[in-house]
Amino acid sequence: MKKAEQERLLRRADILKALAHPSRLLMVEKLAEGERCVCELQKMVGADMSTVSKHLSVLKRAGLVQDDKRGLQVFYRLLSPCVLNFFTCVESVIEARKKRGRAACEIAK
Amino acid sequence: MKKAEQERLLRRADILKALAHPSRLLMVEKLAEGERCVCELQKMVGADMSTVSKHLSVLKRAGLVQDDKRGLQVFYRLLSPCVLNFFTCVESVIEARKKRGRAACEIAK
DNA sequence: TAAGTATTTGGTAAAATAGCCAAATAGTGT
DNA sequence: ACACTATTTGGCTATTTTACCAAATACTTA
Repeated sequence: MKKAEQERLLRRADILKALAHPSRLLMVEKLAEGERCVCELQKMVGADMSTVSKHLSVLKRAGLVQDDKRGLQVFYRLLSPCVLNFFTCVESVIEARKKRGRAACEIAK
Repeated sequence: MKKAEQERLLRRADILKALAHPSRLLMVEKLAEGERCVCELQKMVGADMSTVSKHLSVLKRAGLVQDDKRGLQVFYRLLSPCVLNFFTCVESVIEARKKRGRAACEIAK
């Protein structure tokens, strides 16, 4: 495999990795409704402030969100709403998996 | 946050995590063209056979691919082609990031 | 300037992931 | 049964990720 190809895959994987965490998924969902300050997101996620801040910096480094400091607070907003389309696909994978699970169960009887 | 909500996020994150690796991304791309046996995928990825096999089991456990043993070989196929749509979005995130990078560079001058 | 609030950063420990090798398993042909 | 090939599994180490706490920073208001 060529080096350029390798890097292309790595960049893509990094963005998916940034999304691949329950707390970060929740924040992305919430940010889809509009910008939120870190303190609001922290309440929603229910983790330590520093933990939430680090999760946000992961999303930011991936280029998925943008931050905007206003006074004491920092507001984050979603830069790429297209990621929301992932969720429908992901749900369909989960549904199909369930269906196969049930079918396998029937056969096992 | 409720427990059901927590689990929903966890299930979604697990599927994204399964995709979030360069080798697994490559395999998904290749499988989009049609089924492939492990040995073919191994050549494409260029890693140890056992490593490739484990990556495939991650994709399988996530419900993204299905395996089918025929003789000595095991053929894998993509179960959810909708994940291919992720790539366009991911590319757009990368492009937007580049563009912002260039703009920041201009300002810095 | 001092005190208070919101956020980030640094440090650290625990857990998850990734890679390779060697060994086990499964199917084929002799 | 034996040798041969394709794949998976187990074991190990190195790396990465995650979460929390404590300390640093940034901004506001008294």
